[in-house]
Amino acid sequence: MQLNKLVQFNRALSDPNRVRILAMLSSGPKNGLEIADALGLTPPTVTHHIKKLRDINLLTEKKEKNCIYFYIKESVLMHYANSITSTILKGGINTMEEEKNSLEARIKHFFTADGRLKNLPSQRKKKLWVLYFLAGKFVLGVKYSEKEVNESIKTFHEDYATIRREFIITGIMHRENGIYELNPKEIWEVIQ
Amino acid sequence: MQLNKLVQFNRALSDPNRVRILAMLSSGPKNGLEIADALGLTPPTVTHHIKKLRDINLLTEKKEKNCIYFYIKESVLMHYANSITSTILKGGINTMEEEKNSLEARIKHFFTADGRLKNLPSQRKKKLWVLYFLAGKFVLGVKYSEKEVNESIKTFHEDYATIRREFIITGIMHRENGIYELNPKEIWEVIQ
DNA sequence: TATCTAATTTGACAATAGTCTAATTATTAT
DNA sequence: ATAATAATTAGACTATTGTCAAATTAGATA
Repeated sequence: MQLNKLVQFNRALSDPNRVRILAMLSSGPKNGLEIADALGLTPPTVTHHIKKLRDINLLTEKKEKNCIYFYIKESVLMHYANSITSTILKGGINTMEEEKNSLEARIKHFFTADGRLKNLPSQRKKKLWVLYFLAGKFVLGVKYSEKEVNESIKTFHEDYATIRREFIITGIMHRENGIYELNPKEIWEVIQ
Repeated sequence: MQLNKLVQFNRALSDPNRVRILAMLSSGPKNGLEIADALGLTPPTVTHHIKKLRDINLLTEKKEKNCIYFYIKESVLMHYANSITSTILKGGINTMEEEKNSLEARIKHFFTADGRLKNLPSQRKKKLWVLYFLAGKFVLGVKYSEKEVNESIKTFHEDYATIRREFIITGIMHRENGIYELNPKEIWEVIQ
């Protein structure tokens, strides 16, 4: 995780009411007025807090009639929390500069001359690099059927099922009712 | 962990320079001027930040000539970070009220009528309660020899060695050059 | 269409926080 | 004792933040 994200995450959890909101949501989705009511805040204040939590991807929302129900993304919370120690202690902050070499350069030897993926690396970090690259073939905001996802992956590798599954596991994509969609990059960074 | 502590911890890590300080210290102790220099800050500003980190027990300090060397307490950092998720997700925040019944009431059946400890409970939480109680027999700020610690524990139980060891493991006490001293209660709460 | 209801935006205000300079204290060295 | 070095305190300034009231937008319902 980079310094910026770590600070932003901690800043988000540095207000009692925001932590209370997350705690509330952990027992089920709530809409804005419910939150305002439970915490004795006005709707604008809740909007203000929600914005900060949304900014770091801690929330999903679902519209229902004219209410917006907020859900906590527990996995994102966990990934942030779990990254704190390693980021600070394992020198993750100062070594960040070295990561600047391009993604393509790092993964090119996993591909054949004609651009096919030889095989998905087993080493975690390298596997992620390859997945990030493959994810670049999908467009943010576009919804894909499973078949479309498979087809796209197949242009790189036969075992589309494994890679499609990895997209979900890593948080690069999410699936809802059989429809696949890319997650914004900010999520990947968190999920690593 | 209680809401208050969680917020205070996150607030402490919500400034880039403070996170940088912790990251620096993770590779070894530094004194104030070194920190100021490395971060391009003035000494007063470093003092300001150090104070916040010290307030939540994230630092130890050691005087050497007329410098103060700051050390990061990695275990405390880890305990805080590891508590975030469980505190927020496992309902740890709303259930806090129930813990209000007194320590003595909770542990009295581990003691005989004449006040001796029957045995140290094996269940984590109960063991901690007993240890907290026994710790109450020592005075904050007073340094004790190992022998003194043993004697004091022996008035409650024969196996002073185990209990003395537990004092260290749990963070209730710390030892330096064979001298034992109680940690302030704030540490216990963190270490749990 | 008109009317609710829910959420957001805007603007204001007080409180807090990060930073600095200048002055002070405390410790070590001359 | 005096000078030097390191850390803290005090005070000031600006930027940020949490909060609210009022106005606005967006959806659903009548």
